[in-house]
Amino acid sequence: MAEYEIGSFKIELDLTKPLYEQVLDQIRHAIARGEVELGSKIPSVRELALQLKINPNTVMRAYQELERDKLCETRRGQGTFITTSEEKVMEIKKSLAKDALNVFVSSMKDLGMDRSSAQKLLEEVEWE
Amino acid sequence: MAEYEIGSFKIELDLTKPLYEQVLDQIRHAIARGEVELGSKIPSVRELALQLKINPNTVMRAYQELERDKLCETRRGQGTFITTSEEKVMEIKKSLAKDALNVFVSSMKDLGMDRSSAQKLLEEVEWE
Amino acid sequence: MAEYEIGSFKIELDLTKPLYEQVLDQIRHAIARGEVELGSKIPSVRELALQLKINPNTVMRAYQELERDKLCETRRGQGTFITTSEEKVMEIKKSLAKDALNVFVSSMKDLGMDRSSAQKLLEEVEWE
Amino acid sequence: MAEYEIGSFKIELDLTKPLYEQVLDQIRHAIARGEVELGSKIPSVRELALQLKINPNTVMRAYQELERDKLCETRRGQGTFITTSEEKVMEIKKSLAKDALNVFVSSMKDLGMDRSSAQKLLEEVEWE
DNA sequence: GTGGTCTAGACCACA
DNA sequence: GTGGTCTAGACCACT
Repeated sequence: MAEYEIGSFKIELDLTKPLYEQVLDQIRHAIARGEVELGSKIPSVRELALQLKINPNTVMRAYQELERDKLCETRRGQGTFITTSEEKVMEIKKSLAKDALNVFVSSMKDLGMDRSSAQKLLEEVEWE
Repeated sequence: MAEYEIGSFKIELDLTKPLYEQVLDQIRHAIARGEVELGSKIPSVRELALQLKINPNTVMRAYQELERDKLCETRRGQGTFITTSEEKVMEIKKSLAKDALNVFVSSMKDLGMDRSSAQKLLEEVEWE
Repeated sequence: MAEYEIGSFKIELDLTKPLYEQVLDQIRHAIARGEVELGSKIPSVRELALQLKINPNTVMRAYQELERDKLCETRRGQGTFITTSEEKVMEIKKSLAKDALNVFVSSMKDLGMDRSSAQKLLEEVEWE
Repeated sequence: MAEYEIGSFKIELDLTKPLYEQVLDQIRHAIARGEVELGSKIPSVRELALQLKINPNTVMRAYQELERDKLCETRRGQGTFITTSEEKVMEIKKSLAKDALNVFVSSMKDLGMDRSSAQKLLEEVEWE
């Protein structure tokens, strides 16, 4: 487990998921949480790879997915920048929340539990 | 996407997860939901493989994981049987529910949402 | 788990070992413990199979191994009899004890433990 | 019977047990004995398969069981690594010793022997 | 190059 | 007939 503060967001790595997905996820979540300034520059592929001590290909793959989702924009010769679109951020936040909710709900259903059981679990779980 | 009614549980297959894991998961959930009779025989490795049109080794791998979790018992020359332990079933149900809850909660936290936001989402989501 | 009192010895079955081996082992150990009268008749293959609710082939296989070890003798038309040889019994007892000891010692060595560590374990283990 | 020195542990194969179990057992015991450096990389699936002249799947099965027991960690694209947890190693050592002891004790009981007889056997057995 | 999944098919042990 | 082991070889995901 490693932890890094990169530009304005920090990245923790574990071993249970693909690296590129972790990098991707953490940047995405940092944006959704509003922790990175819109329009700001993020580290170059090489720079981030160096700091995380991982392969540049791995970082690149994460950046490419971010770009596909329109969360980043690459400008030739200048670097990679977070989107300036407030809407895009809200959209991604809603989308990530919805995905998580759907996974949870379908798991509950798979276990034959109803909404109120799920609510009870959520009420009782330790949050922080 | 294929769907099968096997003995007392049905199995759907998609392509996003390993086959053996899907078979495993669906049997596990069927047990947790109490849809399979404790102590009952489940289809033989070859039979289920035939019906799902997958390789017997793939089915066996699922069965072996079930056995490791003590959810099944296999008797060479006789077949594979669901555990008779009511406790084991409750245990697995709790464990699966807890896993799902934890994933959900940590996603919510990653998005910077608090418990009440999560509760609101859960309240509003379409359930059935 | 089933338990049966057969002739002069009782047989417990579990599911972790081949059935024939369990039957074999338990008769062999009963002889070694001196719990069966030398020269006495043991149940026929069919009779024991019926009582244990297992396949006669399974019982037969156990009896065949007993005969191979000269612990039993089959007399045509009369049935199967425990050996009358006191020596044979001592021999089998020593042999079984030695086997168990060897397995234990080699396990201890595989773990890099010396004799005194093994002795300590044996001293401290709950016996009854 | 074949014997190999692989990285820092050697592996002997016989024919009385499943191959994957032998590979598994020997690595497990090597870890328990403290003969492999914690955190170190073990041979790749393919490499070990080549040296032992067995199928890669067979090696993988052993590695996967090690991982389930948290004795190894596998990182896709990088290799398989011994756990860094000192505790885990002690735990596995104790567990293996306990298993061996239990087997021995129950065999002794099955033969009608008491603790002191067992101790006598252990005292007299040739150790090295 | 690494590990992971899946297949097809052989052969064995057990009931 | 059942489950269990092993092989050979394909194809995929990740670094």
